[in-house]
Amino acid sequence: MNLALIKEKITNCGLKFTHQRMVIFLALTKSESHPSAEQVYEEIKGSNPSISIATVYKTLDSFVQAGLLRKTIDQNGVMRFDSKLDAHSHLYCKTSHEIRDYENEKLEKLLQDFIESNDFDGYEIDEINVVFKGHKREKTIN
Amino acid sequence: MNLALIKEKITNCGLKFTHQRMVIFLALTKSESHPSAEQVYEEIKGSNPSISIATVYKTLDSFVQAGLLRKTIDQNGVMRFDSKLDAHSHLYCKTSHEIRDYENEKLEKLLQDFIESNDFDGYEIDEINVVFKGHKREKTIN
DNA sequence: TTGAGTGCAAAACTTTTGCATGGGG
DNA sequence: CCCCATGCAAAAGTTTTGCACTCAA
Repeated sequence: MNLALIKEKITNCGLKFTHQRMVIFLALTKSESHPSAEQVYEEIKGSNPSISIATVYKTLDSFVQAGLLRKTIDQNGVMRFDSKLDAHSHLYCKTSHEIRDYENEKLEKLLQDFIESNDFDGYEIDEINVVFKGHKREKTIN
Repeated sequence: MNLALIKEKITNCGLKFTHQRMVIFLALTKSESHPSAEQVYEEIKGSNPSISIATVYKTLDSFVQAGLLRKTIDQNGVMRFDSKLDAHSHLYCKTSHEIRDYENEKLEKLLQDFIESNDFDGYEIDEINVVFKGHKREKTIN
């Protein structure tokens, strides 16, 4: 994603465009692993030594409020951020705590149909979270 | 659930039977709301004033390790415990943070079939988490 | 008797908050 | 210029840990 487009995304939702927001957003779009706030901080502080972890938290929260990112909580209770906005599920490795996207149109359609054709006992469902949990198979050498 | 059965469950998995474990397990089986460690603690300390929150955490963890309970993490990053062990999904109210069981055999079968007939890119899936998130509809007075 | 379980307090860890300073529109 | 955003440090909230004591088997 180019920088002009990122600037547009940030300003379009009423947020001021700052250097910190740029690098944080960039880090998110580049990452495949749904990083935590700490991981974003580690990623960017090399080139932005004065940036504060509090700013990272506040900025990620602003982005989530603005709908630019999604937030989930992993098995360890740590917030993880996802720049992919369309309906998709996740794979979670219980060993490495890595989170990866799992994209399967049939599954998403199945789930959407399920929501539309079922009653949820007084709940207005606006989101569904599906996480397949397990262990990444070691690449066996044999 | 009667007390003898609880004792049996606890001892059967190699754990010593103690008063604390009894009351903690009992609190879990009585609760419908997937309580946090703190909530379990609040629930039981009236009748067990000397019990420690650390014991609650350690005990809940032992039960999870032993397979007597399941653990999930809610939207706030707080550990929540579930004494229901068969496959089921959850409803989460974003307002109250209440977690409720959502039991639907068709859905569970659908998911199981999906896991068995799909590839997960090197992941050995042994668990699936489905959470329907939304808001509990207010009971309208009109 | 003896090692697993408990209770207490301190520590660890993640996230939030308050406030003074800085910078974008 | 005016606020919104930032950085720092302190605080808050949850969970873990270390260690001495207790008690179930």
